[in-house]
Amino acid sequence: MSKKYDFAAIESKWQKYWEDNGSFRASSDHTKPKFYALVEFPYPSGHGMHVGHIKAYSGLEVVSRKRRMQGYNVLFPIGFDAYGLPTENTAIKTGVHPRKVTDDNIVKFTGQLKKVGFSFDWDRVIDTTDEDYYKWTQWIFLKMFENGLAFRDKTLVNYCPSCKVVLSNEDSQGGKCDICHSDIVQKTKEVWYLRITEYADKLLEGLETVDYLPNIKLQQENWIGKSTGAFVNFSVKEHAEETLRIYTTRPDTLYGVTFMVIAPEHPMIQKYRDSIANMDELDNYKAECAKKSEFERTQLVKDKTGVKIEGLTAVNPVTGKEIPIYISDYVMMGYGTGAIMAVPAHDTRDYEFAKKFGIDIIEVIKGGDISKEAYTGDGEMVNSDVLNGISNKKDAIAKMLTVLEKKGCGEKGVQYKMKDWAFNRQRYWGEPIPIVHCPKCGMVPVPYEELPLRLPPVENFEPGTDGESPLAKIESFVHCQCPRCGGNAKRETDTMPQWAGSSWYFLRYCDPKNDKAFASQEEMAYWMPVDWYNGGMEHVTRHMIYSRFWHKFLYDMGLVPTAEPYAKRTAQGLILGPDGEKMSKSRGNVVDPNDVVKVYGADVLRLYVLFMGDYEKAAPWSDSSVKGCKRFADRIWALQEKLVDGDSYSDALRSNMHKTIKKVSEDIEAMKFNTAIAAMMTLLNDIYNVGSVTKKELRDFLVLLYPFAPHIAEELYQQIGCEGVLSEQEWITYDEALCVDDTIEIVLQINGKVRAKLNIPADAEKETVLVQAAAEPKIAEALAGKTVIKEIYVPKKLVNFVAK
RNA sequence: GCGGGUGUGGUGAAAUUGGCAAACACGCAAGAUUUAGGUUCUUGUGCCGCAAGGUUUGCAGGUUCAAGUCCUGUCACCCGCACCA
Repeated sequence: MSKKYDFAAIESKWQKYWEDNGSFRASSDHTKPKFYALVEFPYPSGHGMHVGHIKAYSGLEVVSRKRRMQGYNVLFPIGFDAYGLPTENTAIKTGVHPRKVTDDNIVKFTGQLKKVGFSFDWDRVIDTTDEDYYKWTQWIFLKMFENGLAFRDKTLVNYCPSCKVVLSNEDSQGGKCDICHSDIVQKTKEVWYLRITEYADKLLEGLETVDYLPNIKLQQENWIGKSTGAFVNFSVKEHAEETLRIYTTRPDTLYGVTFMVIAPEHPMIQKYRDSIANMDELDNYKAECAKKSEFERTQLVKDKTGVKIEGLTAVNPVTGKEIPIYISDYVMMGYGTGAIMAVPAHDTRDYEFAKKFGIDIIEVIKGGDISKEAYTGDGEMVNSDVLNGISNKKDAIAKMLTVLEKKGCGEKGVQYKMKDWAFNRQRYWGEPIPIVHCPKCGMVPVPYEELPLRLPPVENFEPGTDGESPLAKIESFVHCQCPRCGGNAKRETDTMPQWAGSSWYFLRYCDPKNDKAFASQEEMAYWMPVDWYNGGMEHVTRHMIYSRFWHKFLYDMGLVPTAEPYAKRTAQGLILGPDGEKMSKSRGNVVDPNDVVKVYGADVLRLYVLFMGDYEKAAPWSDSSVKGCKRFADRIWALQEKLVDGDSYSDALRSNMHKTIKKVSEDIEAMKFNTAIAAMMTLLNDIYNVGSVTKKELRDFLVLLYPFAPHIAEELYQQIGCEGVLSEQEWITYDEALCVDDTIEIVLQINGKVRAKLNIPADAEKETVLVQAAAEPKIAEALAGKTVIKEIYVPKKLVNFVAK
């Protein structure tokens, strides 16, 4: 009976069985309760799967398998987010078409995922580069265009000279290209934007209705970066018609303003250049700033620079005081109005600037020593006329706002850090933007019935040196008739950014083959929202906010049934290399999951990635710990030799069985997979100590094991002659009353120190326990000659004698 | 600088409401089986000590009968944001 544990044969046997039987296909029976588990679909890179993918998918894999056993109709889909630069770069390098590269990689990934035995619904696979998919990406884009949320604007853009592509702010952080790490240069270009800022408040408010881990919510809040304050209009002495409008979060400090600062690019400078005496100096400064990379700007935080504008003077609207205006690169054109009122007494940046340029510093809030440093704390208002004596910041701000509004020189205002989403790339391997530029009609959408607007075949994927998309070189694609007037027109040749396809993929999974709509209302009404979404921390801001934005837009259009796409979101921690560093090819510390599957089997790989530590935390890979999981699997396999008849729990294992069922059931829900596995290991050790296992005990053990290591569990279930197949059985329940042992050990302490232990019946009375405890030789000895002041009794836990 | 998080054995880590610190696993040591082992099994393993016993959760205080857990201060590391007005 006890054959060798031939994991390779067992795993392929059951993978075939599940596939042949469609075991994990989501059912179309909408009367059953549903559970929609979503994991971030992979980018099918040429490197194949990473152990990080395995960990990312194993979490909800366990939950999904358990849910099916609990009677849920489970949707656990997978797909491929396949547009993007790495594939295109491979194509440029090798000359192989990105379509072919993508298809090959998808085949590779699919094979690898299946070998791990994930219970994905393979009938619903999505490929974002499939024309039946990107047709709807384009369709949603056109809806946004119709509603004014997609627009073009001329701006300074971040341009990567190496990738020859315009990047979003997020893709060019630190002045480096996110893809090739070259230095970014600034360039003026007309680009596409999605007006995500219009949804800033909705995205923020929606967070109150969802169950995301607290740090995920916080990151999203910070990314949106809402601040409330006031806009204040300062007049300009030399030009009565002009107002210098600023944004501040601290209108209460208006009496402490001693100068103004505007960004070097502020339009006011050009407007009044004729009346500015030191225009040369200003131009020079501006040129200096433009040369600095973003990196240099942040490095020079401490050393403030700037130039006073000779010929423009601001007038404080509440005091009437005349104050100088400076330009400085510590004020950004991209936030607020590009101009600030400076209150050196209570802002560290303004303080540094004032010190350097010898400007007055006026204290308006008591509590600090402004001769030493700026005071940013709270306190009583001084030197502030009507505000004097107010000590509450909120009250002072409210009062100032009413003053400003009465005078008509300012009002309450709100600002966000979040910018509109730069939504185009000058690249080939992306969704074509379905817009036609007509000399007569302007921008005209491609008619819906003509979607998908297909990517034309191309010979050369190299982007043009002018930063244009390779599509611009294809005459047959570019030249077209205007859908509105029929005249000659040109197509938009930019494509959508990588984030587009993943912004709505969870909707397509609900109804992936629909050719009438991106998904039917009926299917979405049943499946949405996603019940549980798990993925990496690196996607909790951009991808999640982008997709929530698309979803909220569709909701406002009445096209999706829920205001939020994801009811719950968690995130797994990274798997680090054995050296504790982030895995990377250059470090040479990458672990290939295929190797692990080959040597130890998929079940062991699955067990290990969940056992290695707290699921949400980063943990280094350890080859020898993998062996520990292999040993666990081997010992489970060898249980067959300990099998005895019996369709109930033995006395020796009864409470252990119930305790373990409880522990594993609860830990899975809390994503504490490591302790769930530890509990099963403990039970296994207990079985070995007892020396035999009844069929009922082993069967139930296999049910617990199944979500984690389904192949070995299925095989043993069959080997020991149980009915049917394990994947179709019900999850098991426990009896709380049977989780307790008959006798328990309690700890006896004197003054908080453990002196002895005592075995008592679980239902022993307090009085009995105290008497027995005091009678314990060690306790009696230690208490001799002392007076017991207090006796603490914690039922089922301990007795503590406080003695003097 | 701001925000969040983490500090526990040689290692990865456990530890409801404060209630036996170190579960589970790795590693290591000794032994058994195995003439070879990426085999299996047994025993031991926080630290000091022959032992009785003492002592231990980054550091310093505090609250409590009792603190890894609560409070105050402090140090280190990690992640996010960053001249955001």
